[in-house]
Amino acid sequence: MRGDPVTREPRYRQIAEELRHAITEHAYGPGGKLPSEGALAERYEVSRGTIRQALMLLRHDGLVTSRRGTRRVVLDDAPVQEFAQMQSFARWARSIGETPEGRVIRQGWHSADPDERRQLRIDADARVLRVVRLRLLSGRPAMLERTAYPEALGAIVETLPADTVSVTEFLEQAGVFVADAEHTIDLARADPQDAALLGCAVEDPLLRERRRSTDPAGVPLEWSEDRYLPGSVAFVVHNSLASTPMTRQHMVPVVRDSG
Amino acid sequence: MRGDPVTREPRYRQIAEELRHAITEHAYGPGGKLPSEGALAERYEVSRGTIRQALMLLRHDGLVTSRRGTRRVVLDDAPVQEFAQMQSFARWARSIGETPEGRVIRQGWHSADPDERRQLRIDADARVLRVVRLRLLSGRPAMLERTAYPEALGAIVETLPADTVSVTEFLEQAGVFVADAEHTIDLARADPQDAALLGCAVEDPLLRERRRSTDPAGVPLEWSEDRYLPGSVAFVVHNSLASTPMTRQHMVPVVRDSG
DNA sequence: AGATCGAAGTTGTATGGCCAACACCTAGTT
DNA sequence: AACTAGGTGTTGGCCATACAACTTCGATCT
Repeated sequence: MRGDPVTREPRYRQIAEELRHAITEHAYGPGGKLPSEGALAERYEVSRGTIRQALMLLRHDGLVTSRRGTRRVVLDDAPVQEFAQMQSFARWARSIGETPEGRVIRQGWHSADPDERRQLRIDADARVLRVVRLRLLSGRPAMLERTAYPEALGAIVETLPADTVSVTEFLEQAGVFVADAEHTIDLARADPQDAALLGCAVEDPLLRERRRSTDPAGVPLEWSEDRYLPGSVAFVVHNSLASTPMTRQHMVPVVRDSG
Repeated sequence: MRGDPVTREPRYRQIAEELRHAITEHAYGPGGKLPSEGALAERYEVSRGTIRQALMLLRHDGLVTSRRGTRRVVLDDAPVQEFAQMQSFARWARSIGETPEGRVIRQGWHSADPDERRQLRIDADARVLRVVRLRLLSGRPAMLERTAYPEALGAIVETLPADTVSVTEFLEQAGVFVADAEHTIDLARADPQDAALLGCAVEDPLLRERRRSTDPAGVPLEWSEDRYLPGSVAFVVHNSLASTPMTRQHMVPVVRDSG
């Protein structure tokens, strides 16, 4: 029963997938107990360490608890999106049954501003490709994306047709992979460009997500500011004692000059 | 009372703390390389496995990359908040040098609505304690919090004075610990109560965070909806191929009636 | 009835080992 | 000069073991 010589997923990931599937299919139910590590190790014919690696994945995704002395408990039934889905607007849109579209509104090379230099970790004289992209869900404007790419990546992105649906998927084919992303979420007001393209009024509130993505080596790939029309999207985050990927950030109130 | 009756931190956590400290003190710099696992194992006189556990923590917090073949690279210099800080408004406020305050606006027992029943995993006939709390930063209103507690926890919370600064810290002393939390972030409009208490206009946009916290056993502890005045807070999330605690959530657009 | 103790079951911490997969550099080849 | 092959260093995957710390539950004792 082999004949499967292709890119083999590590065993612990296969097992995690199976368990994840069982959980989202309500095999245990919220609050239900998983089998013990030992029992799972026997069932899958692997060592306890491999089972632990698999369960650690589910733990970090917030699907199960983990506590000394008792079996693991199912926290949540809901299927968790892959990282790849969070990373790509197009993939996410398709997964919820909508048709994603993208239109380049503006595109051009500029010398990097201080913010871009810090985020993309590039020199003062380096240039970036700035792209403004309108994203649509089944024909309706949903989000406006303003992205800065460093020189090397910009050279690739520049060649894409203006209506490319998924930049991420194209870049993957070119061998560019996103491994990490940091997101800052807050609220912004629509500027005239936002308003014109998203079809709202100037000063209307928008959900803002600023994001820096990096490749597996830790090299910044993009620095982007996305503005979503409210009511169509929410961000869901899980954190725990076992992993703390979420923080609050204080924003110093803007001091109005008094004269 | 002998020498060291306290709970000892595991070795890998101690090592993670030291490395975390070294990173935030810019000992390696963003893009810098960490020593190899073997070198660290020798320095700390532990096995490679222990070092790997320590580095895993930093990996999940988004401080370093992790890639086969090369040494780990520092992704970010910024200090990461503890889970405990994200979980408690008061602790967070103090960590940024502000004085937290809290005032109970309303408090009372109600029979749980369907949403509360699902989130808190309780029966149809169960009651919840609903508490509306205004949170202030150094005297200025910052956030309005509407929380539902299940019966057992409500009985404790109910006894607290109306101006308790940190509910979380009180509960910890009572032996109640939060281990997991799931946050949903989007945008909301101020209702009359929001407006009156936060000092904004009705329909003004607010940053909304809905949160369900659970204890180490996976039992829901609270279901809360927090509304922040914009401009004072942002949420920062890290996710990666190694851990995917963040997802987008689709919200079905509200159909406007056309007549 | 209620409290205490202890055994069984379970996960956490740590060690040690082995090989595979991969990145990176160097030396040699073309 | 450009390309190739190989060697070295490094992390990933997996195994086996041992003991510690903790939860739970039943039995025993008061």
